[in-house]
Amino acid sequence: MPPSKVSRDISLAVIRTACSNCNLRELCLPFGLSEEELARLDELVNVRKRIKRGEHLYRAGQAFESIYAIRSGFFKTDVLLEDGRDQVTGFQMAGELLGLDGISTERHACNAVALEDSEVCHIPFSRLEKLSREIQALQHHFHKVMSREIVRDHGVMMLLGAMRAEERLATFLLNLSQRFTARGFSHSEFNLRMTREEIGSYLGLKLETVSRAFSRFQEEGLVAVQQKHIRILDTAGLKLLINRHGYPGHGL
Amino acid sequence: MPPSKVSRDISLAVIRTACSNCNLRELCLPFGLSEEELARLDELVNVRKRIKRGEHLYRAGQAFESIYAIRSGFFKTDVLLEDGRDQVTGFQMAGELLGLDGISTERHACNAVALEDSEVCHIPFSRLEKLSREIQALQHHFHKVMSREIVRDHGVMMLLGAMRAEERLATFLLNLSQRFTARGFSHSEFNLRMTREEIGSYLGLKLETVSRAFSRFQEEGLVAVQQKHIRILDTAGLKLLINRHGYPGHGL
DNA sequence: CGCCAACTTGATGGCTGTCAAGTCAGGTGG
DNA sequence: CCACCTGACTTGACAGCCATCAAGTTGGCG
Repeated sequence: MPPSKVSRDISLAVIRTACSNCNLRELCLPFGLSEEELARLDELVNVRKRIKRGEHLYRAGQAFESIYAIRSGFFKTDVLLEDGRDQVTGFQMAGELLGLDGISTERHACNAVALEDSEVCHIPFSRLEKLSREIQALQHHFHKVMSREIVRDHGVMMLLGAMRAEERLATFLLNLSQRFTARGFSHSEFNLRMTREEIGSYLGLKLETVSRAFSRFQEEGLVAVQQKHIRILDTAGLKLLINRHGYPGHGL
Repeated sequence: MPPSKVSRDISLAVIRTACSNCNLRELCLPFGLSEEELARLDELVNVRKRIKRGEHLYRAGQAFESIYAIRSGFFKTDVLLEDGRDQVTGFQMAGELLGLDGISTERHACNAVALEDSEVCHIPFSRLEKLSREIQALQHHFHKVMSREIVRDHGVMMLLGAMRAEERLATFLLNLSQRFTARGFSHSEFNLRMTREEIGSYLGLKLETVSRAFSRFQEEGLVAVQQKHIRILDTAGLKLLINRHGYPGHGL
C-alpha cells in the first residue's frame, strides 16, 4: 500500500474558476440557480485544487472547514477500524460533492483519496451556509444532495446486507454505467479507476471473489473484461441477474 | 408478515404540543436555540401524531412533505427490492428524525414502521427550510443531523462489509446501549423492540444466526438474554470482541 | 387452556474467504 | 529496444462461516 511515507501537504495549484462557466453546472451545486444567484455562488467557489493520484484530499480526524465539488477526476472515500480493517464507503466522480460527513462533528469522518489526477472546487462551508440562507434554490438543492447521499447509502446497505457476490458486482457496474452516462460518456464502455481490492472493499467481498465474478460475467457474455477496461454487452442480463434470488423457487 | 390487508389511513390523534416544553430538546431539532427562536420553532412543529405498533408512518413512494421527530416510541425503516427481499436500514428512537430520505426525490425512499405505540411531531419541510433560512442555529443543527445520518450509514457499511456475525451483533448492542444512555435509561439493561428477524435484516444475517450469537454471548457471560430482555454484563468484553479479527495473527 | 408467532437448537450444505501459484501489463533502467 | 521488476489480476484447491432446513420450545394473548 502506497501511503507509507509521511504525507506532505497536498500539492495544490490554486486556480481561479467559476461555476457560471462550468460544464458540470447541471450536476453540481449550481443546479437551478438564476444568473444572478450563480454570480453570487461564484464569489464563494473560486478556488480550485489539483490532487494527484494517490493523494488524500482530506483524512479522517482532520478539522472540517470545507466541502469539495469534483471538477474532474475520481475519488474513493473509506473508513478505518482500529484494527486495520477498512471499508470503502463510496466512489465519487465529476460533479459530486465530498466532505459532507464532516459537518456532523466538525471533523472529517473518513478519508478521501484521488484515484486519478483530479481537480476539486473548494467550498468553505460556513460561507455556503450563509449563502444558502439567502438563496432558497441553493438551500433546497443542497438539502437534496445530502438526502440523495443518505438514499444512496441505504442502497449500499441493501447491497451489502441482502445480495450475493454476483448481484453486488452487477449492481455496481450498472450504477457506474448510469453515472458515466449522466456525464456524457458511453454507458457501455469505460475504464475502472479502482483496483479489484477497492471494489471488493466497497462490495464487502475479497478481491478474488470480485475477480471470479468478472470472469463468470465474461463467460456468460454479459460483459467483456480486460483488466480495468469494461464493456457492458448485456445490460438487461445484468439487471435480470439481480432479481433472481428473492423468493424461494424463483429460478434458482 | 402482517401488512397483507390494505392499509387504512393512520389513526392520527392530532394534539398540540411545544418544543419549548419537550424533554427531548437537547437531542432533537431545538438543540442550541434561544428562547425566542424556540418559540418560532413551536409555531411550526405544533402537531403530534400517534402511530400504533405495526402501523406505517410513511411508505416508500409516497409524496414527501414533512419530516418527523420521534416524541416517544420506536421505529424501523426498511427498503424493499422488487423480488421481495428487504433490508432494515435503521432503528429510530425518541429525539431522532424520520423522513430525511424523502427530500432527495420528493418521495419517500423507504418505509417507516412503528415497532411500538409511538408519537411523532410533524414538521412540514418547506416551513422548516424557511425557518432555517432565518435562524442560523437551526440551519446549522439541521445540517449536522443530516450529516450525522450519513456518518451513521457509513458505520453500518463497515459493519456489513467488514465484520463477522458476532462482531455485528456486539456493535449493535453497544450502539443501542449508548443511545438508551443518552436518553437517561439504563445502559446495561433494556428491552429490544424488534424481532430477531429484524435485527438480522439490519445486520445482514439470518434470524438463526442472530439467535446463535445471542446464545454464545450468554455462554461467555457477556450478556444475559431472556427473549427480548437484554442485560449487558461485560461491556468491555463486547468491545474487545469487535477488534479481534483485523490483522492476521491478531488472536484468532 | 390452546394457539401462534417468536425464538432456540441441531444437522447439513454452499457461498465466499483463505492460501497459494501463476499470468499479465506497465514502467524503469541498462 | 529489451529485460526485468513489481503491482495487479486470475485461477485452483480447500476450509470455514453462515444459510438453509427442520424440529422442538417458549411466551403472550384471546
